Amino acid sequence: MAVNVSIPKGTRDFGPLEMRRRNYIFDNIKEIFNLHGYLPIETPAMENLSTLLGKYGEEGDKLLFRILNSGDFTKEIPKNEFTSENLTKLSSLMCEKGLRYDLTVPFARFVVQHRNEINFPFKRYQIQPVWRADRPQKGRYREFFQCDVDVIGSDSLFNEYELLQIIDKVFQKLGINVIIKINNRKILAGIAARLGMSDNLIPMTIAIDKIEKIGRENTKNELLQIGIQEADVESLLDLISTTGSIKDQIVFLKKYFKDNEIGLKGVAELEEIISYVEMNPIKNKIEIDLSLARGLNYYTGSIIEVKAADFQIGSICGGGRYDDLTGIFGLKDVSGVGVSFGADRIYDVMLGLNLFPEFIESAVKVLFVNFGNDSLKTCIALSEKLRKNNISCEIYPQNTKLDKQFKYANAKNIEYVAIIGEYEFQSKNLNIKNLHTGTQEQIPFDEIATYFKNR
RNA sequence: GUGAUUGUAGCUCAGUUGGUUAGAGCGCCAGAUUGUGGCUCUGGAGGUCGCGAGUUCGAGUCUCGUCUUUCACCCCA
Repeated sequence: MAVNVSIPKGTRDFGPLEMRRRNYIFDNIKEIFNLHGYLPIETPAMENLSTLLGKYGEEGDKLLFRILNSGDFTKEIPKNEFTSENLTKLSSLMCEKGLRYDLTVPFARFVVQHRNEINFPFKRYQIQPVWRADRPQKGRYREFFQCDVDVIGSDSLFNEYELLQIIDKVFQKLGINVIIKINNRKILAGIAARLGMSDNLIPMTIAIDKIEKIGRENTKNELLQIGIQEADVESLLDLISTTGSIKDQIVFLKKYFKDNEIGLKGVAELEEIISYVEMNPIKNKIEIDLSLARGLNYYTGSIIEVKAADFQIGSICGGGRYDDLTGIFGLKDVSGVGVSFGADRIYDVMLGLNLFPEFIESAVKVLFVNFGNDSLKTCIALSEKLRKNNISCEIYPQNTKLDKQFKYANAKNIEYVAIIGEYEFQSKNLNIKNLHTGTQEQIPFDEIATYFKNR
């Protein structure tokens, strides 16, 4: 037996069937992106660490994969500094590059670096893997794919509306019923301000974001720990749990924020987005969820998150607006908004709900049995004829027992086997067997393309 | 990073208080069937029991370490 081989923790191989399913997801997503005028870009797997560090918080820095410098990576380090006490400093001396952690920060770098070539507003999509040195668990990998779609250089809320349309269309196309949740950071900031908790906005949002997962009581405890008064906590929890129609919620929030400028701004933004949606309603359910916060610190306006309605798995798409993402790279006042589709989780949902179409199972329509010699020549000619008509087919590469060739077709889920043996060669008819039904037919050689055209 | 958990054939898993040569199902290969797959029957190949140390007359089984799997927390898609 061969030596034991394996792949790193949290990474995966994808076999042919898995790849066909994944490509089905990617192809559908790309198609919708293209229809809305978004253009593809790619960035390198590795970035300079200076680009990545400090963008995802302290926690994020720890989860970055770092790439050891080539050659003598110790040469910059004074001998007496080789201690585990200053790992941060050591690693910055030994590593200049790291694997990208998401697609948004590299995109910001891309925009700043190429600002003179870019036609703003810039609508781009990017489908690539990202890496996080997290400990793997359910639905969490160290290497996974993100499908980002962003528009940068336009602060119009029409962009938010368009992203909602894209989300709606993608999930309709894939057959997944979803609930689209929207909220606004400014509303959360307004709430924090009313509670006198503006300095604790981030911890507060992280806490209320968990209410659905850990329940009201646990959320209450976390909020109390932040230092919010008990009476305020109760009213906050009531507030974020409000349901009702979107219209009612907006009316209520306007009253709630009477004199609070930032809060009112947030409500006005929500209202504007909803007014666009009313011009061309989306099919999936959309709701305002005030408990929606999302972790990433760079969001400043709209926040969007999508959950599967019929499958328990966390969010399968999410994003929001960031007013100053490129600011950290020296390009001020460029607003962007975007969402990211979680391909790996979408895959799990579709597999769980059996939503992949049947054609994905079989990649090849016809297998020509190999009898060698003259028969093979005919097979080559006929197979090319099929391919010209866009029908996928293949010829078994060797003349072996029929049994073996049929088993190959069966295992590969090929629907038809074309047989040209001695009898068929003489009569110029090929014998076509349907492996699903077991029936066989004799077809003249020159009718092969028409025969398969609509099957 | 914290706390659990898993590891035996290609895959899914049995394996008794520690006791001869470690098993099953599925898959694979061959034959029954040299022009027909799936179904059936017969036979066969395939194992450093994750790795390393220890206890013991004797370890798949017990102890420790290490790696790996899965799960929860933190955080996140």
